[in-house]
Amino acid sequence: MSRTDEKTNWLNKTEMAAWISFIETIGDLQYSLDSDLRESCDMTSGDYQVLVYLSESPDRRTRMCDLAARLNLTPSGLTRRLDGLVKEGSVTREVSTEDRRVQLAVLTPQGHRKLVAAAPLHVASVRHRFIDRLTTEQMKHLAAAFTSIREGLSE
Amino acid sequence: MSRTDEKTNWLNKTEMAAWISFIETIGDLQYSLDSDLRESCDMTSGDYQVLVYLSESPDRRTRMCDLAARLNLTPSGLTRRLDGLVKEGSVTREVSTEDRRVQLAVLTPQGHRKLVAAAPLHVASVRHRFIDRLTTEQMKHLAAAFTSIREGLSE
DNA sequence: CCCATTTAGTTGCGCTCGCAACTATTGTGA
DNA sequence: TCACAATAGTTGCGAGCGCAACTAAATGGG
Repeated sequence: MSRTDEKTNWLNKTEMAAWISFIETIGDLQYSLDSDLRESCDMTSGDYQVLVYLSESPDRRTRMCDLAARLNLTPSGLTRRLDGLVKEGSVTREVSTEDRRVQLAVLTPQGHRKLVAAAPLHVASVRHRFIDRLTTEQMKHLAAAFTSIREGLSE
Repeated sequence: MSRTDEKTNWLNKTEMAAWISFIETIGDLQYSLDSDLRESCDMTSGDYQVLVYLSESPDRRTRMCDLAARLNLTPSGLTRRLDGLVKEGSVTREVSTEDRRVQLAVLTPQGHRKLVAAAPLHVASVRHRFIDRLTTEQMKHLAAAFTSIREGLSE
């Protein structure tokens, strides 16, 4: 991409440095975090997210559609992810008594134990890969920057 | 996840804010960038990366293994991605004359034209979604932070 | 009250990609 | 030189997930 175009506002040095450092890092970071979780807890970060969200919900249960929205999954994606968690016994499905269209995903005691076991290891991984590399100032700057980006994305 | 454990160093408020802002944003950001590229250029960001790297390589060609390393893909993943680019005519395969085990991925004129057409649109998308939301200072902070994280990941 | 519309969730299909097994070629040590 | 190891790439298989089509249940306007 050495071609120049009068009308295109190419990235300058600072912009390019920010963009490249970001885009080249996130893939490796996500891969490392996922590997840590898989090795220490035999679990994907997707499954971890489900268990966390369920554990924080009233009665440790949620409607599928709420879960899907929260995890940025389509309905079909969530159905399949839950299939795996149901099969391993971490989650069960219940039909809602209020609205018989909705399935409630319910965290089982076994699923909760799995989460309680995984959480300290996951936090340690996040520290090791992310938090420990940053100063307090950097964390504050980073939170502000990403909050700004996130707000921009929702137009 | 309200349970406390004497031995676990849970995230404090600043750490949590940095982590959450990051993890909640990157998915949406990547999705937005990918959608932009798909809509404006009928192309995935994976394919875009291949074309960029080939266009920057001597003779617009590279060994498959170099490309795989650069893109963080396994050999099989790269084979399949190249299949798509070959089928649409953006890339061809050539056997290396120096080492007949290696396949060279070669950017075709058509592939180069596709990249030249896509680049300004992709840059505009990156600006719109990312760069424009940040001040120059934020970009510098962000580059420093992610460079630090990236270096930590390679141990 | 009933039929059209909306909403919740599942299923078939296709895409991407990693892993393991395989072939082909090159490098190496006795 | 020759067998064995290392390296490059492809293929079968399976996991994860999005899209479109589908069923079932709730909702709302006439």
